Amino acid sequence: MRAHTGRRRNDAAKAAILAAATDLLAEGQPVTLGAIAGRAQVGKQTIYRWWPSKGAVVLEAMTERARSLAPTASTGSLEGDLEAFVAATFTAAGTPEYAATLRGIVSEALRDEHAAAVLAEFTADRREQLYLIIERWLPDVDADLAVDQVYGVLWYRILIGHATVDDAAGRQLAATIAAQLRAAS
Amino acid sequence: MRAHTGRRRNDAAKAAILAAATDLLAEGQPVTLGAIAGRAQVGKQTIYRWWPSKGAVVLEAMTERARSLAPTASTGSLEGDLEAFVAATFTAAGTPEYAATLRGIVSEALRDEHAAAVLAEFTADRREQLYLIIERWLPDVDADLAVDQVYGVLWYRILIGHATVDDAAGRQLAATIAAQLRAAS
DNA sequence: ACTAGTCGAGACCGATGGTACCGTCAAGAT
DNA sequence: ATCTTGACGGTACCATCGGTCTCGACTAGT
Repeated sequence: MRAHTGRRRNDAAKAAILAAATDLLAEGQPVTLGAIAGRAQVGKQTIYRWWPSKGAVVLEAMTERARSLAPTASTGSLEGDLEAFVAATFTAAGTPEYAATLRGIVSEALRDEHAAAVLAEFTADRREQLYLIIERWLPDVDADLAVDQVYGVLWYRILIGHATVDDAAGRQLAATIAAQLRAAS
Repeated sequence: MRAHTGRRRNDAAKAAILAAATDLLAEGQPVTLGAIAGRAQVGKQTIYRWWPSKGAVVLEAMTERARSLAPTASTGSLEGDLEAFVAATFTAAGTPEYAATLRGIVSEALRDEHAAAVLAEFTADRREQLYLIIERWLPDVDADLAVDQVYGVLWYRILIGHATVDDAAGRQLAATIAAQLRAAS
């Protein structure tokens, strides 16, 4: 077994693929393998050297972007922290491009097991962040259901599209959940 | 302009197509046009005489089945009615076959605008039923957010698969939502 | 120099959603 | 009774998509 020989993988290629995928998602264009490879100036085989399936590519592209938003600075109260986090999340997720992206992610995850695994990991990470905020103020309360209520409303509204996902909705929901958690503690 | 001539449409064909689609969904097999047409002993063209796209077929098939569950008999209190309805909904939706069906529905809706329209109509109908239960006891409260919390948790958990959707979860959620509505009224 | 392994590019494959066309069949119009 | 209209089952066909295979070019370690 040799250590390693041959040409090394090009990180620039990986970055270009992810950038192409995010661009297509943001523009609402159909995210096909050919489109990604073409826009990234990359061979399709190169994509499969880095990811096991198309869904995995798309999900990693979006996960990378989504992780950036996570205001965890404390405002001095459970209510304040919760409102800040949920409102910021709703505001970001409610933009048309972002909502379209999230819908695309679910669409991929429902058809590709690799993508489903990445989506599960991504959502687990987001729930964990919210859970940490709650735990900071109410360490002994069972927050699983409350956390699912927050992200449930978010995803449900984005997928169905019957109600708005914006700052106001986030604040209202945060206040409701905070009161619910207070009552349960 | 003549009134109408020619052979009439065969409702048996429509029923056979819907039955084939539901069967495939329930069995977890890939729901392709060819599979539907083959199992229903029907030409593909006949499917397109009744529906505009594949997604619309699948959604109508599932909508038909889902509408059947709707216990609206009153138990004597908001808490009781809510618990009965939500628990029954969670129990039904949490079965593996049904959950797979719901995931399939979303998958279709995300790729087909006709299917999306049917899904929007279907979910609106379900929300309306829950809304009516709440309105019976608290006619003046704004229940939109509470309703979305219930169905949000349901869909979110089914799509991500990180937590169970069963009778116990439904009861816990119903109790929480009932308390929240009481506090808001 | 040699070798192994990545690179972009494109041909290729199987499956899928959807359309076109066929001969057949049923029912209202004449 | 015959004609006309349009749905029927079946099948060939098309474009597109995810994914695989192959190719010559390139590059870094042996």
